[in-house]
Amino acid sequence: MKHYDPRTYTVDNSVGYLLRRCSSLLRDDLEQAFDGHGLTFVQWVTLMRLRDDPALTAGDICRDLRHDSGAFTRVLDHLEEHGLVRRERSEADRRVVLLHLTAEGRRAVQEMVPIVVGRLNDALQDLSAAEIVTFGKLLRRMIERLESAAPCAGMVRKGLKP
Amino acid sequence: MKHYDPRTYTVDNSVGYLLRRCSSLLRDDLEQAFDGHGLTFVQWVTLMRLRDDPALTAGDICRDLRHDSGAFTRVLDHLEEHGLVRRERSEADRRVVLLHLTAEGRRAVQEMVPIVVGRLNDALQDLSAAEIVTFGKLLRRMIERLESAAPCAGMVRKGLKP
DNA sequence: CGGATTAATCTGCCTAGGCAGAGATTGCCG
DNA sequence: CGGCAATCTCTGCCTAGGCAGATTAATCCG
Repeated sequence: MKHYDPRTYTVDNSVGYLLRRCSSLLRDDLEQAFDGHGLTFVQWVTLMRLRDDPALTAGDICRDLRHDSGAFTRVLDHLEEHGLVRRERSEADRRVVLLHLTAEGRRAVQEMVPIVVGRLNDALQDLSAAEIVTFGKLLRRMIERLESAAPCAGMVRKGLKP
Repeated sequence: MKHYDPRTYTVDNSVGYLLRRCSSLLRDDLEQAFDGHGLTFVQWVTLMRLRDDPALTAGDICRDLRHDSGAFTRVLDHLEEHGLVRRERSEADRRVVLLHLTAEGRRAVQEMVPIVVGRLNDALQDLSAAEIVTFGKLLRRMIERLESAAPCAGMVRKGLKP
């Protein structure tokens, strides 16, 4: 099914452009909410991931958040330094570092949840519940397609142009 | 209308997370398409904007692409250096720099259109035409909401945490 | 007209993210 | 058992993006 035609394609009518704009606006909006709470967006999502699924590894979260593994090491350094996360070598596979939320980490992440949820609800205010469900389904289907096409599900290293 | 509840909110069920993931996957996919064509994604979108609307200013494009004005100066430096774009002081308002595609710039952008459109169509393959239209409408409504809430429509400078 | 305010772009500096490669560990297979 | 490839994390280095302030130009208003 060929939806877009090269002869009529413009930036304005592109779902790609809309996706980029929407996610960027939302991120900026959320990022504002973190001002004065001592967390960045990436730090917070990392803590959320660990809250919902304890004992994940650094690699798991990296793939999940589509974050560079090198950069992520430094995110973890910062979180550990501030006592929000504990690193622990896995006994089963000593290459792996298992991550755990500390009590303080759990407190920090929970403190932000209502704020983030509030902002998200605001952003979705003009959509009905049914529309939000549809929205999620469409996103999921597009994601699934992109992931199956991607060589290695998010661990590709991107080459930058000069 | 409160869709998400702080007590049941998880990363997985969040439209925010899906948006981020989807737009990031799509961008990586497109970025790959530019390999070997001497353009980055941002450079290409800039050229597209100029193709569809000649004589825009740097500020216009910045706001439109949600790009930092400082960083954008350097993008333009690069494009001008390679002869794809021409800067021209406006006579009406000499603070303003009007941007124009050169013939070479037009060629470069047009060369990429079919490739990008192909990738985008691939990514949307599992959605029907009607669904893609719906998708676009939902995105637009969310964007509109976020823009009306934002203090200054994309020109806010974000404070970063240490 | 003149001073103050606003607007648009550009420069300097810093940080987060991205890539390559090192180091350590495991799993595979002859 | 031994070597080789694969996996996972981390370090070093570089670049794009982000912020602040400087510069130039226009506009407002007395």
